[in-house]
Amino acid sequence: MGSMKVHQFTRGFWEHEPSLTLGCKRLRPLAPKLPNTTDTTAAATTTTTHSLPFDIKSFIRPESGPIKLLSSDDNKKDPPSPQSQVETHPGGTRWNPTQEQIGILEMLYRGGMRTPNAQQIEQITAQLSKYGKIEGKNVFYWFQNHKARERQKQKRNSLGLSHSPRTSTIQTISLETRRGEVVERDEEDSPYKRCRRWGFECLEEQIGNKEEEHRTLELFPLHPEGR
Amino acid sequence: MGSMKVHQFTRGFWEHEPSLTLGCKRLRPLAPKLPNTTDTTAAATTTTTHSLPFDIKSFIRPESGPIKLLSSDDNKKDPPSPQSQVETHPGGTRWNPTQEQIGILEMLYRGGMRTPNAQQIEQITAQLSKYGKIEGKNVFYWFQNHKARERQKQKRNSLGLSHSPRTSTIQTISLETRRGEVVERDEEDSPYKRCRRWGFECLEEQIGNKEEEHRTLELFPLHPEGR
DNA sequence: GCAAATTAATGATTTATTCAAG
DNA sequence: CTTGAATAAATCATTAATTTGC
Repeated sequence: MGSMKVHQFTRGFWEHEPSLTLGCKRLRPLAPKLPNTTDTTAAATTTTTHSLPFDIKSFIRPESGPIKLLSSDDNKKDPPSPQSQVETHPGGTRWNPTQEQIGILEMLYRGGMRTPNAQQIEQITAQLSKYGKIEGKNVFYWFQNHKARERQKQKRNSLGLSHSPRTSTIQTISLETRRGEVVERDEEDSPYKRCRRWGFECLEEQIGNKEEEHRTLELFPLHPEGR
Repeated sequence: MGSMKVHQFTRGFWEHEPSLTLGCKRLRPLAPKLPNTTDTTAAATTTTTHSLPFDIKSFIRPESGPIKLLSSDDNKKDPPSPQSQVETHPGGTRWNPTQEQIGILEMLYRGGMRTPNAQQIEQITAQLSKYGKIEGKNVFYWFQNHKARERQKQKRNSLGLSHSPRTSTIQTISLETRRGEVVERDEEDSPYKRCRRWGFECLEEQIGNKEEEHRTLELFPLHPEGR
């Protein structure tokens, strides 16, 4: 209610844009959730490309309903089945890591990795995908969560228990004690390293793509530092 | 380039391990807090993780970050060298939005958009790229920042406005009073819409699931506007 | 033994905070 | 000071081990 005031404005603004194609990557073979972890049924990536007429209504309010791929030009048949459009994956299941994946990730974590950048995430994902379906975001989130929860676990420990017996090193990271808490930042974690996470697109030009074109294939969070 | 090293690692170690699946898919999430340290009983059979031929160093790009792996040697070397997370992009600067871009973004914001998902970001980026160099992350960050700063501006306003000269008793920042807060999300913003940003898969699985009744109680308003 | 209810763990998102470019 | 960029904290949401009742 109240969002319609914009749409005509916007429409006029960039309606001249030709239909842009965006790749809706759907890789959800829906693992049968076998207890057997050596299930290698994944790796079935079906890339379907849709052409969008860029309708601002669906643009602004995706949550009100499925994004309609109303093609202004009915070139292809493509029956716009209302709910089956995205139901290609029954039950959006979240990533369920296998033991091997967890093992590798923990190993990397113990090795000191905390916030991998795009390149690293890509590599890790490539490796872990051998043991099960996984995406880059899973790796990213895993590190985020693991780091945070290790930290909070440690904090809880140090709070519940007495003072940590360490302290030989007067490090004084100047950690800006939040709320007077003694925030013990993980020593292995370098303070505030700004690793770019974003961008696979910049990544590609490093990998071996000479296209300067902005064709964000994998959009999301991951970006290397432009170098 | 560096991927070859990794892949050898993984291959060399895990790939030949079919016995990794020992019936237990995952560590029990409900751990009764075993006092013994051998918590990883499940993976105990394959606890050769520390003897990997895998070289973490090859995995962790030294150029990208200060990530240092603590060697088996637990020396307290403590790397205070920040390593400067920022490599000061040679020519790469941060996104400098043009007037048109800002205009469109603000229009979208006023139209109700708050947290665009991947598709939307992609589309927006495609459009805005006509007016200047831009990436998906810029759009994403813009919405994040704009939303947050609008909110904080509003909050500051409402707090400052209540500054009546006659009665110094403002509404004490009664944090426990939830619900009808004045400075919460603006009315056009759907309460907690769960838009997936990462993948396109879960695009509308959350359409009509359940009533979103989260009331977002910010349990920690206790920092009186630091900075 | 099995399946529904519980519950701890954790994957995935959003929000708050911070850093730093200009 | 403004604001793009990034991380940390908080929170939502789902899964699977455990418990419970039969």
